[in-house]
Amino acid sequence: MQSSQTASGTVKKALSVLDQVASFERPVRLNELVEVSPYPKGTLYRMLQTLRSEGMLTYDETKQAYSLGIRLVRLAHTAWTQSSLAPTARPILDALSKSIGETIHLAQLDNAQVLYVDKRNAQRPVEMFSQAGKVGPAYCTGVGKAMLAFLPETELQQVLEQQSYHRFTPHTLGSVQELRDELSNIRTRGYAYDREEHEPGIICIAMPILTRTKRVMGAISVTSTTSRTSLDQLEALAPKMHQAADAIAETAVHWRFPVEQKTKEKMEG
Amino acid sequence: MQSSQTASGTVKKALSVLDQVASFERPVRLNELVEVSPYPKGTLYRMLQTLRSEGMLTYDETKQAYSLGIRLVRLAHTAWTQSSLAPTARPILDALSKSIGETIHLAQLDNAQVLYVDKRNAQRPVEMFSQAGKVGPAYCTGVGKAMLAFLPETELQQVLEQQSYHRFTPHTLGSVQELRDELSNIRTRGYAYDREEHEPGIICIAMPILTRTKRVMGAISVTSTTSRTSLDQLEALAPKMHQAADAIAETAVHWRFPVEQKTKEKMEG
DNA sequence: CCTAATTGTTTCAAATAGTGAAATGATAGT
DNA sequence: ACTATCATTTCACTATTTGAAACAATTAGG
Repeated sequence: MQSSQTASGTVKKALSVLDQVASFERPVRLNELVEVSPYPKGTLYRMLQTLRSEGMLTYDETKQAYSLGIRLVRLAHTAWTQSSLAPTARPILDALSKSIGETIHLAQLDNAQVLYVDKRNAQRPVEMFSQAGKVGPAYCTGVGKAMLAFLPETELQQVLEQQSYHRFTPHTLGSVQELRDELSNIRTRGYAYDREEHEPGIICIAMPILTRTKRVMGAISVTSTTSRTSLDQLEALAPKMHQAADAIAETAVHWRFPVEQKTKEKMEG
Repeated sequence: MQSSQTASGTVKKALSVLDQVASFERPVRLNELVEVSPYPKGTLYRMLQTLRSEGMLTYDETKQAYSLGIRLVRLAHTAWTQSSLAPTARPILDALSKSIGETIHLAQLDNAQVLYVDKRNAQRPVEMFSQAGKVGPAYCTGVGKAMLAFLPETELQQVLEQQSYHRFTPHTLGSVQELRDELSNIRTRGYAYDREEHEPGIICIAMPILTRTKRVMGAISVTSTTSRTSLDQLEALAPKMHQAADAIAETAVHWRFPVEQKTKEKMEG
């Protein structure tokens, strides 16, 4: 599962070290890293120093431990603004949230995983990276299935192979075949459900965000609990969600492909 | 103020390219990059390929343009969780927000700039561009000045030199001497004001977050507009903010220096 | 206070990965 | 079809990275 074994290039290597540090989800010491890293101590040490001096890692002197640095947060803000649907979708999500009043997620596919890029909580206001930035499995979440269903076969094939199937609940789809059947249903229905497939008691309805040419851009979902709501009740939200999804796609296309900008004027020193 | 000129190491170089891409704040083409980059085309090209294949950049084929990739968002989520005050401060900010009802920011210093790591909106939201991950100047924002005021002289000196002083409004402090005087006042007063120094009509009161040993961890601020509130009214919030700042510092120290974890169990293949 | 053990840091010749000027493709405009 | 503009590849040259092992610093135990 490691994508970092054959790290030939230096940059690749550095990023794999970053990932390694991230995977600990707590400050980590050099020797701990050595044990799980394919690189020898000296190499790792120098790499950590470089990353640290670049602000990609922070170093806690008293504990002699490295964590991911806040320079990443800064970069991610730009990434989030540039490459995610979140900024364009924001007003639309706000409106949807107001109208529906349940927890809403906006997700995109990132490397066979679901990446949540925005969220509206039932009550609380905007939480940025608290939820945005989180990843989850594609095959057993509403947003994940909604996106998979509309992926071209070749891409779908790849993504399905990369899933590490795990039975989170009794309702989790256990085989690729089951999943494919489900995806087929989703395609005809137009949207997906999560019937407690990821977490017990949690259900959701998820609507893909598609361009006019049916390319998958992302998905939105409305989540609730079995104790509060039934799937039928959620289904009633489908039209509103469909409308929101279309609006997001529409806005995003205009935003990402604005009228040809004249870049005639070169900026000279 | 490029910090990337003397990029000797490959990693350093790669990161400077990332920054370069980020600075455009829109998808950017190779040739545009060439014009502002110290590296020749071939080198840049290969670097972009590497970064792209690593998911740090996304590439829009139709426009032949690079943007920051969503892998950054994923990494940043961990960084935000690990290295920012935001997660620990969250409940405290929530409470403060509820009690005050104005826009609240939580910021930290990142490389001589102010980095906003969390935010609570006012009930009637003030239209302002500031979100988690956003950066701003340290010398003319409330949170910035609050932190600078309690920096040790050596560090302060460095940071002051790195500011690129710009007169955003008629109230912006224009010289290092003015700023130093202001910082001195802040030190005795215990907190900082922003008197429309960054944006016209926007004022704020900012409280530093200090450890018991007076090391600067960050700052919180309450923002309002001149049309709604006066500085005197904001000043009334100082005690509450002080309390919150102390609470955050307290919690953070406990959180960042937890009791020694046993890591005895090695994970073996 | 000393010794042993652990972890962090530096060294240096060898190996490799990165460089960049210039040639080659690809594409859009006239 | 011709030209201009940009992206991509080439290749001899160079500088950076490598990693085993020595060294230093810190911690734990007696």
